[in-house]
Amino acid sequence: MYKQVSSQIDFPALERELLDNWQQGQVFEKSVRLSDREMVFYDGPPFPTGAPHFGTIFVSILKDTLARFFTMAGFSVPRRWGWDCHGLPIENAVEKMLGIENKTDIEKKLGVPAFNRECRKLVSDCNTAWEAYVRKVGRWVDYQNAYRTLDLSYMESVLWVFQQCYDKGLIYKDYRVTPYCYHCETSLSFSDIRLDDSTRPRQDPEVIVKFKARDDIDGKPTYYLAWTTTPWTLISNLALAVGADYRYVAFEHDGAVFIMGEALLPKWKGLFGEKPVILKTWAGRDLVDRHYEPLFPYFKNLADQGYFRILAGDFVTLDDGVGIVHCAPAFGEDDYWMCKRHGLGVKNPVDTRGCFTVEIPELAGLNVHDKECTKKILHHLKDQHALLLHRTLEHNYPHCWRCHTPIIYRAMDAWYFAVEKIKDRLLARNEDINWVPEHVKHGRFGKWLEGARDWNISRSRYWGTPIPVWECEQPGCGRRRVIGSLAEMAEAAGHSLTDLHKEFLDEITLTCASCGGRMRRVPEVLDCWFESASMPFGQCHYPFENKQWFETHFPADFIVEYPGQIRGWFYYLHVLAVALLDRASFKNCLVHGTLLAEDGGKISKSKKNFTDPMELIDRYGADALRLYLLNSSAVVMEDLNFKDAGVRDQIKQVLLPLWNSYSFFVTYANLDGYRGDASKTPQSPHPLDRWILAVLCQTEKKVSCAFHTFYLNHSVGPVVEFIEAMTNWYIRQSRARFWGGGLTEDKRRAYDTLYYVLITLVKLLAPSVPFISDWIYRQLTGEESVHLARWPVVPEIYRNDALIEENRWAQTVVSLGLALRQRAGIRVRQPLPGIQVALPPSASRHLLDPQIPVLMNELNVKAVKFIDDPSSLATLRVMPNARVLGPKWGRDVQTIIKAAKAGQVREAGNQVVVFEGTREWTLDRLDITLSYQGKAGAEVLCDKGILVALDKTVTPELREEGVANELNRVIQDLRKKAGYAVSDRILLLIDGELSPAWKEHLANLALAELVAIAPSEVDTEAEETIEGRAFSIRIRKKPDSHPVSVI
RNA sequence: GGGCGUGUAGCUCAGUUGGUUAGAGCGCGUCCCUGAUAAGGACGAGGUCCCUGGUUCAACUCCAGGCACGCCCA
Repeated sequence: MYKQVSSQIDFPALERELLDNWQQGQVFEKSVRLSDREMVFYDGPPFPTGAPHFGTIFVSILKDTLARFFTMAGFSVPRRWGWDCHGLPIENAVEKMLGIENKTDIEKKLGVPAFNRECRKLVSDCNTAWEAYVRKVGRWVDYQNAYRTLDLSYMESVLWVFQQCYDKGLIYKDYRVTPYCYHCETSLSFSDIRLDDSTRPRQDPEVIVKFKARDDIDGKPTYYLAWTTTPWTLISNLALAVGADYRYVAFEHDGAVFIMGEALLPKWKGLFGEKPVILKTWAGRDLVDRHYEPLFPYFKNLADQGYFRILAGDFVTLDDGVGIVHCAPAFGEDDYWMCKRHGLGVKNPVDTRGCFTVEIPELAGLNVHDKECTKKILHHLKDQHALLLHRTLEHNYPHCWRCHTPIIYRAMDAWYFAVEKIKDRLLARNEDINWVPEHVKHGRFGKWLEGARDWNISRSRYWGTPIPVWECEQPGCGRRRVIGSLAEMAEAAGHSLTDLHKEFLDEITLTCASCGGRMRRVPEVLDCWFESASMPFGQCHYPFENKQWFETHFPADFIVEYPGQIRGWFYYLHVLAVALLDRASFKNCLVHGTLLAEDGGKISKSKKNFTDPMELIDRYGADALRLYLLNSSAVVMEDLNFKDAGVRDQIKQVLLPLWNSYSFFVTYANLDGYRGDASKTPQSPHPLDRWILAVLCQTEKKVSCAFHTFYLNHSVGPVVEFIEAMTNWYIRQSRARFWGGGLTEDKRRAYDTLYYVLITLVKLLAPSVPFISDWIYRQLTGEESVHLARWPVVPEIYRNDALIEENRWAQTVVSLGLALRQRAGIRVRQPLPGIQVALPPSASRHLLDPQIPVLMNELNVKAVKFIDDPSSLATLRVMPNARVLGPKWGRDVQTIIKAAKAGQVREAGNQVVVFEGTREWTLDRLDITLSYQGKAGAEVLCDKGILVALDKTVTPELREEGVANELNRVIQDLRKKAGYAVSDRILLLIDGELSPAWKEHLANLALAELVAIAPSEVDTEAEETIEGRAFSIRIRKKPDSHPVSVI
């Protein structure tokens, strides 16, 4: 006996039970041990301080679904969680927790060792939320062995990676302009300032200033104009830049002459009027090397060294400003490179905390973004009559991705990874990667690679893998030593180490091999992206251990993350792997999309514009949530407006029909004592059985293909279609086969088929819908789990496209017949004499012969007649096959189609002639499709070339049968209302005008004995008027009846 | 401003190598059916396939140029 299936199914409760079962049975662990062949998966490490959110759920579902599929497909798929434990996010959280304001506090008050201890404590404390969150969606993943970027072994591998890169000449130190956060007091990489939300609106002063030209025009004071939103950088202005090919004009205004880009003149007509008097125009290149007076006195002495002149820069645009760019090489990247090229140095009077130094006495100690600072600078400009415009501008401005301080660009020493040096290799190896969706390869990712810049990998911070470089302190020596392992470190330090964090490495000093001087470690730690990108090596402590393991576990077969990682983890993984091994580090990469709130806005906890996914799981279950998400194109990098109702729909559309089919099977199998054998494939000559198996075969191919290609969103649709076919065609039509008494040969075949279909179906659903499919599988097979089963391959012998086609025709006929019934107002329960069907002349006339019983049954008619010549009911319609005729007839094909549609057609033997005016075209039968179109007024319906007519005559006999059918419905309804089991025997009273034979028949159908039942004895009763006849029906459960097989 | 993607029914989305009647689910309306079905089915209303050009016998589909939205980048 199968466990009885309750029709009251609580999916969330079922899921909770399964979660416990899986855990107790260690099913996940077993699934990983099933095979020797591995499918390698790399899991991108989140920061443990981040809170799990909707995106976490989504990516978990995708990773889990793929892993479950590949497990079933015969691979072992270890899934090891990872934690990104280092970096600014952690440091920032600790700062906040301890109320630390800046680096001085850390170094002077708390001390680096204590600070790092706090960081370590934080990351080990706050990762429990993730496990419960991720478990609930059914994700199987190994937390216990999670790799952590702070582990000694991991960090040692990172050192090795660094050393390898250094030895290959890919790492260098340089002084240049880099994004800088004066709160964190560290440089950042270009990627950092492009992370989510780091670019946000900010209000800044917008100014136009006048630089006095050394040479006047027309004897009037002459000025170059420049526009900026960072007036504090004007202090360090050392040059101006123009575009060599742009036009510049000098015009008179207020008794002075101004020079700016011609194209931008209209933009400032508010300042200079509609048509200022143009005195002169030049190309930008003609202005080059002209000199001007500095605005501030601090670096005035540089004037005779070639500073304060005009240079040409290709970064100058005419988008905004005035076409002349003021250059402060200390604070602008373009400025820096241009000045460097022209032999101009840098003047940086701003310290690490973003404050002016004593070099600028009037501003010393003021932060560059301080209002007071801006005010003083603007005052000075006003006093000098150098300020032409001052207003406030709101624009997007980059902020530190963790502490949200507006960043500045600042020239300083930093360590760089020479990405540009290996750009060709990065691009070449990108060709080896299968991106899903495909356009990422040469789109987002490819373009990002093409524009790749050298990567600032150093952070002037504490909590991270230290940059393992020791430099000789002796001036002029310049010797460096890069250490790439613990052993080397121990040897150099003279003692062994168990921790590689900054506080331990900084204590180590070495002796310079060149000059005998003292060598100290450089102060910086690595960008945490460098660490997470070292994951393929770090997670297995390569190359210090697991050398062989690594070789079989690199590259990953697949990874899955959100689009932000295109320039994040995906990119850095690629950079390090190509640098070290000249290989891509992953073969397949699925980039999923973004979940938005129902209104299309960003999901926002503060706005509360979405339902917490945990709540949705409590309400509908994780399976429904998974289905909804997997069935959406959010799988392949599209946005999805998430609707709670979408989750609910999955229950109605997929899960309940599946459950009900299972319930149907169990109900009858138990009555017949049938027990399925999962190792067998069914053999049945029954056309319905063969049909559903053919459809199953087709479905399996589609689903398998979807999974293998990583287009998971294509895996659900075919299954939904299959379930629809199974419930509304196969089971509905097979019901009677399961009703008969005893386990006949045909019935057994029906069971065999349905059993096989259900088992296969839940296997196809198992990766996506792991709970319900496992539940059903366990109940039906007694096996431990569907997730330990092999992916089904439905044998090719079941394939039968012709049979599928045949059923499609039949379904069309049924559909038309039902429409005719409805039109005539005759309910389906009323039998009718018959229908007439005309198949399109191009179809074989025997096509539907095997389906005649089906049509009779579905349409409740006594006969199905095929007619060869329906010309009285319909007109012949010729649909030329344009795809074939187009190339044959060229221009004429449009005329042919029109004429054919208009019925200007006659048959000519095996061919068809289409005519229009005096012209005629002879078409091959194979090149056209013939169909029917109902004549106006004829009571017929047509679709897909099939014509159906309905005989609506209701004979007295048919009327009796109709009444009986109606009564049967009433009786069965009563049985159900009374709560009887399907097999309960009952007593029945039918009071009303109906022949005894029909009454007897109805009693048989209802497992009843016809008796008189007193009103006091009834369990349930009903009064019903059918065809004008009054009926009274009473039922009662038969005393001491034993359930029997249903008739 | 540039790159990538998207634009199809009220909503969410499918749509094969271009082929002449553009589909599904939800929602809506009408009707039917019910011993697997907290359901199911049939029918119906609802579409300038974003716009404009081009290529072609033929364009939702290919090309170009716009427009709108999203993401990424300047």
